[in-house]
This record gives sequence, structure tokens and C-alpha cells, in this order.
Amino acid sequence: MVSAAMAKQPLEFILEELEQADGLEALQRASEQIRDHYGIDHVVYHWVDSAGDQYGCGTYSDAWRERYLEQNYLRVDPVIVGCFQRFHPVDWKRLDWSSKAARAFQAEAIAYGVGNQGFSVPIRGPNGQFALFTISHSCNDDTWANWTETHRRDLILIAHDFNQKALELEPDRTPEQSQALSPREVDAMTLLAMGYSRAQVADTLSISEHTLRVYIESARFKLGALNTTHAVARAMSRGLIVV
Amino acid sequence: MVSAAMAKQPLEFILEELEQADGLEALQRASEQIRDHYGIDHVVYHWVDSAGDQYGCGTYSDAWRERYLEQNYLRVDPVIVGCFQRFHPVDWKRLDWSSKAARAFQAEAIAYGVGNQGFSVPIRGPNGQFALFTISHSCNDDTWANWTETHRRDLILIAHDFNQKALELEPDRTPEQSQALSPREVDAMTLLAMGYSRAQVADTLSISEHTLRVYIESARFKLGALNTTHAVARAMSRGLIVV
DNA sequence: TTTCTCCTCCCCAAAAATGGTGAGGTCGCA
DNA sequence: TGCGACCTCACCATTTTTGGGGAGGAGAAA
Repeated sequence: MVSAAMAKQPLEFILEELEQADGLEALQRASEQIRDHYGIDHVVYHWVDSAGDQYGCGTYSDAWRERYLEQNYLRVDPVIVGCFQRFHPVDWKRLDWSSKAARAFQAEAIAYGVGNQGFSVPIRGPNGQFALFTISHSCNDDTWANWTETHRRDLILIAHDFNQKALELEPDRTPEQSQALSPREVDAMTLLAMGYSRAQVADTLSISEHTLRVYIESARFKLGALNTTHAVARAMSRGLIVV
Repeated sequence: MVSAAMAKQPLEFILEELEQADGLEALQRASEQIRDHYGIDHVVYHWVDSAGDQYGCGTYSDAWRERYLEQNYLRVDPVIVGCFQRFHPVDWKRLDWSSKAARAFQAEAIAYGVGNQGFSVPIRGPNGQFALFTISHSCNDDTWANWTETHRRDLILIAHDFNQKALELEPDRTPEQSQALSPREVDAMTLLAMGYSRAQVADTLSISEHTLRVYIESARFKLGALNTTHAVARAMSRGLIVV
């Protein structure tokens, strides 16, 4: 690992490199540069799509990448599972590795060259979008604790910019803005999402149930939804209602 | 506004102050310190609960705060609405202020002392948790553009630490880890959220509709939901399913 | 002024969802 | 080995939701 004195400089440089990345290959190179600048084993950006699709970019070996996809480790990997429930960047040591599947996964990961130490920054967007920026290394606990403490802030910023760039370069992942709902439609969807029946919603809004139905139907139409549950789900995932 | 030379120093100091905050009052003071350090008009942290409850902390006047709550501006405020749809920190100028309600809101906000410029950092957590860290100021566009460009990274880090601290101090807001759903329950909820009817879901999962009902009911029970739509909404807002 | 969207109300019949109860199997953990 | 969690299937009657009609008034935009 590079000395602390050297390690302090790269941030500006890295962020600028990232800004200039003009394609997914450039992003791949950026992850390698980050790895080299900091003198750590691995730098990885991992995107998990709302549909469960994933996109990865980083310095893990192809073998591991393939193995990961093939075994569908997405649902096993304690880093994913744990970070998905957390707010803040986390050291891998603080995750839950107790289950049998997690231990097996860990052993295999290390065999494939992933470091025994790791630090992951969760990143979230609207519509449940989720990504992880991870660094991994092989060293003892104290060394790692010092290093992460020193570079925590750098990593947050890099994670941020990395994610921003990845999104720019793959605009498919920022879905279309959908047609807005009228105020009454929003009311209706919101109350339905809160578990009210149509009768209750109509009562709450002081309108007839027939009128309410018109709103639900028009919301369903605007959202391209097949039924009420679908409409509510879409309204939520598009941020049109907050529950 | 403070000179650039002075403005560069405060970051470390601010972050340390934040680390040491030991109560919500301290957090309030921290926001005032940040404001003074950077010489801007306002610094605000705004939390929006999954239930629509809010918690605010910052330098806006009490009058504006009350007005905001009383008028339920949460659903009007283009900063909230816009940031809720975005990934990245955003300058208020880039938000959509075109609707009549938004313009009225803007005029009123300025009358209550909110600056004409603003920059907000959206922060997200698991289970649909959402917060904004905002700074606001009164100045012309160029000055503001320069300032935000210079301090963008600082703001991201401060936003991050501020949010972390706010969560530490108010653990109520990291809600009960909702009971996880079983794989089949997740399947069922996911397909329902995609608009499938019960019959279609049962067919897709190759199980009888009766069996499917058991999943839906047990998911509903685990989620404390009143009906299927409610269960899907809760599963979504808790991040248990992604659609 | 015309045109548009939004809000409000009504009927009927068919389809879907719900509530309650019961039962048998597998699998992992303690 | 036993407990608990999960997956699978079934029947009943009742309540709720849905689909397809039609219609008038208010207010904003063009």
C-alpha cells in the first residue's frame, strides 16, 4: 500500500480523470487507475438494476465475475444484502457473514482473488436504483482500519462521481419521466397505497365512490397500469406519490 | 460571501464539529456554523419520512417552517419533488418551476427569507428513506455558479455526515428492520406490483391460486398491511421488492 | 371564444379478491 | 430429535373491485 503522503494527492487527479471518462471502457480504466493510485487490490463499481440485472465495472478477475453471475451470488453476497439495508459506507467486517452460504461465498471470493478486507459505499437513486462502490484489499485488520479511516471521505466522493459518470454513459438506466397525475389522482393513489379500500378513500376525500373510480381509472390509464395495485406500484416507483 | 481562500478551510473543521454533535440542538448549531463559515444565507437538513412525516433542522425562519408545514408544501416544493426524482446534487435553477403552484411557492419562499439561489443534495437510505441537505443564498447566477462549483464536493461530504449524525441522534427514524419476506412471498409481491392478477401470478409461479393466496396473506401479515395493494406498497417502500 | 383538463355524479353485471379453517410435505437449526 | 419456517394444496360464502356506458360544471389555456 502506498504511503499516506502519496495517497493524499490522487483524489483531485482521480476525480478529474473520472470527469473526462467518455465511455464504459474509460470507466474501466478509471477503476484501474484508482486501484493503482491507492495501491489497493481491487476497485469495483457494481450496479443492480431494478429488474435484478446487474452491471459491473472494476478490477475483479473475469473468472470471478463470471462465477458471480453464473451462481447468481447477488442474493447471497453479504456485501450486497447488507449494504442494501444500510445508509452509510461500511467496512466488510461489520457485515453479517454468519450464515453458511455467506461463509462459503467469502471463502470462494478470496480464492478468486478478492481481498480479505473491503469497504463499500452504497449509492441510491430514485426508483429504487442501487449501486455499490467497493474497494477491497488483502492486509491485516489494523492496517485496513487506518487506511479506511484516512480515505473514507475520498471514497465517498469517488463513489459519487463514479456513479454519476456511469449513469451518464448508460442513459438507459435513467427511465423516462412519466406523465404527472392530477391532485385528486395523487390523493387517491396515496390513500390506496396506505391500505384504504375504495369506500374509505372516497369517504376520506368526501367524494362518491363513483367519482373516486374515475380518478383511479384515469390514473391507471396515465400510468399504463393494468390494475389498481399496478398503478400504485408505478406511482410509487416513479416518485409520483410518497407513502 | 466569504473569500475562496477562507472558504477552503472550514471543511475539516465543520466535519469534526459534526462528528461531535451530541443532540439535535447541536445539529441545529452545526447548521448555523456551516452557514457562517461559508457566509451563505441558509443551511437546511430536511428529512422526509416514508409516512410523509418530516423533520427539519437548519437556519430557515420559524415562520417559514410553520408556513411550510401548515400548507403541506412538501407536495408542492419543487426542490423536494425534483430531488426525489434525481440521483445527484442539483442547483435549484435546474428544477422545474414552471407550474403555477411552484411559482407561487417560490415567491412565498423568497418573501420568507429563503434565498433566490439554492443547491440541494439528495440522500437516500434503505426502505425509501429520503433526506435533503440544502444550502440557499441570495446572489446573482454567476456568483452562485462559481460558488457551487467550488464547493460541490464539500457539500456532498457535509451532507453525508450531517445525515449520518441526524440518523444517529434520532434512531426512531431507522425503523424496525421489517421482517423479511420469504422468496415465494417476494415473487408474489413482485409480480403483483407488475400488474399481474392473482391468476396470472399463480400461473407464472406454477402454483395453484390457493397457494398463492397463502403467500399474499402471509406477506400481508408480515408487513402489517390491510390489503394486497397496501402490502405491495409497503414491500416497495421498504425495499423488499424492486419493480 | 373555443378547447382542454379536471372534478363531480350515476347505473348495472361480471370478475376478482378476501377471510376463515385445515392439512401434508421438506429443510435447516439447535 | 423436535421446533419452526417455508412451500404446497383445498372449500366455503361474502365483499370488493372492475369494465363500459353517459353527463354537467368550473377553470385555465390558446
